[in-house]
Amino acid sequence: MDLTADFRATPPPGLEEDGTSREGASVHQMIRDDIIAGRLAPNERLVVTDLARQHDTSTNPVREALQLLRGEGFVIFTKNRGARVRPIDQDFVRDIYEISVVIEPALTRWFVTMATEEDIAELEELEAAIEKNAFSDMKLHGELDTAFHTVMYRRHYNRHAAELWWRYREVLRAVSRRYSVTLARRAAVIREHRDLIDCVKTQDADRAAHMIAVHVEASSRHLLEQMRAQGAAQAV
Amino acid sequence: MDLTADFRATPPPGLEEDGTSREGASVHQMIRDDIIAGRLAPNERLVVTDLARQHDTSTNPVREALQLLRGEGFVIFTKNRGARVRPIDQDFVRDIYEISVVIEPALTRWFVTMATEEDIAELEELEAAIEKNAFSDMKLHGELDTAFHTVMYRRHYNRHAAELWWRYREVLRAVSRRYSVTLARRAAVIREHRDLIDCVKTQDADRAAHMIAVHVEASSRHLLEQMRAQGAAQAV
DNA sequence: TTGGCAAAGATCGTACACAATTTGACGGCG
DNA sequence: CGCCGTCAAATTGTGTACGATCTTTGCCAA
Repeated sequence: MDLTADFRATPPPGLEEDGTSREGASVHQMIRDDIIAGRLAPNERLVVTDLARQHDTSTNPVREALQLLRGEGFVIFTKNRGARVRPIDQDFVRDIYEISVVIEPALTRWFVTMATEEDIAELEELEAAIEKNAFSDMKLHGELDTAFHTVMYRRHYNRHAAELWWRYREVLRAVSRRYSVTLARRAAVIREHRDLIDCVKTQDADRAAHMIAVHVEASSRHLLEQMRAQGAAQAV
Repeated sequence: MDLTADFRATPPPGLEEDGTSREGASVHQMIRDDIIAGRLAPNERLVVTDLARQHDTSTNPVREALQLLRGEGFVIFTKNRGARVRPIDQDFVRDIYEISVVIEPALTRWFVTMATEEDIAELEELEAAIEKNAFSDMKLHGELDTAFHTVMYRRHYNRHAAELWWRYREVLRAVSRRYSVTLARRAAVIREHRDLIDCVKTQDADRAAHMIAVHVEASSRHLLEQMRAQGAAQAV
């Protein structure tokens, strides 16, 4: 069966999805996707008139989109010199991973105390789908992995923290998709997920928080290592 | 002597201060200050034409400022229905305190390993100024207390985390200024600061991280208690 | 009282004018 | 001959005014 449609990586409920107009995807979303997907080079100048032509709209929507992206941290403004793309480089990835490492355990600890049987069943379904996919379709894996974590955080009372996590997650998912996963890491991911589910079942909140910290930390090391490797290869 | 001028609560270096134009304070800053100072009521509608008149400018700068504030999380947009003020209520304060509680220890742990003699001297000066002020001028206290933490985080390599902390700090400082500090909390703040400085001196990073977590946690409890008390009083 | 319709108001998109910066060439100077 | 300062034109950021579309509100009639 195809789980893709059922377990899309949708934002946790309560997060107003965008809010600007435009049919389908807003200018804001498209530019942001271009940035985190790497289609816009780091530090590249974002010229409003060009972007307006490109998304065939006027300058005003583009300007507002850029301001929104500034608030979200994806573009950098200099007075009277316009906007530039914030580089999604190793430093940036490391920074947001470090924040995730401290936020996710807190969210997870709460989840363990509030998890229902349905939640656990959903986690196991997702984990089964992840193992079935076996990292063959990286896009699907990213969706499933994100969905796995979303199940845990979607009902957390701290909407602000959940929103923050989601924003970082989107970036990391987009970046991860550009790299392959080592065999060692593949095995580790599955092991860590299973351990985590066990912690939830046995209601061991402390261990679950520790597990998720290890999990995120390991993901960070792996992705940064991949980025470094490719960077070194490009440098030659 | 007057330390106010020397130890202003300035943002950590590297954070581009604003970036939009306008002489002195930008529309963005003014609206944001109005929100976190409570001059704009929670959920109040932000009508662009009104705001444009109020800050005597055109609608376009206001629209961009609102988008920026949306990205920063201070206003909420609904499609074709404009912007509303995000309520800076107990839930919001609790949310950002909870995030601070997990971020600040990480920043502090790094600081302990990197602190210089000058840093420690600066911390002690600030602490002396805080104790000299003795909570008499709440605005000054807020500035000094923020400066105290800024000394620790200003050189951290994770600019993203530092920026996040600073954004939350500005909100909490503005909210705190509206409430008084109990005698018990005054004594505790001074004790916690002194303990923290001791940890830095003795290079005990783990204890310092624990101390700052306790410190932030206690601040959170105190402020939320004050807010709850005033809310109860108003409800009568 | 309620349902619908019309008018008013606000948001969103378009076009345009002004100001600042950048870029290129030109001429003087070493 | 080459380098550097200066100036002007082009490009781009920033602010203003206006029209279209949607929401809201108030009135009127059933």
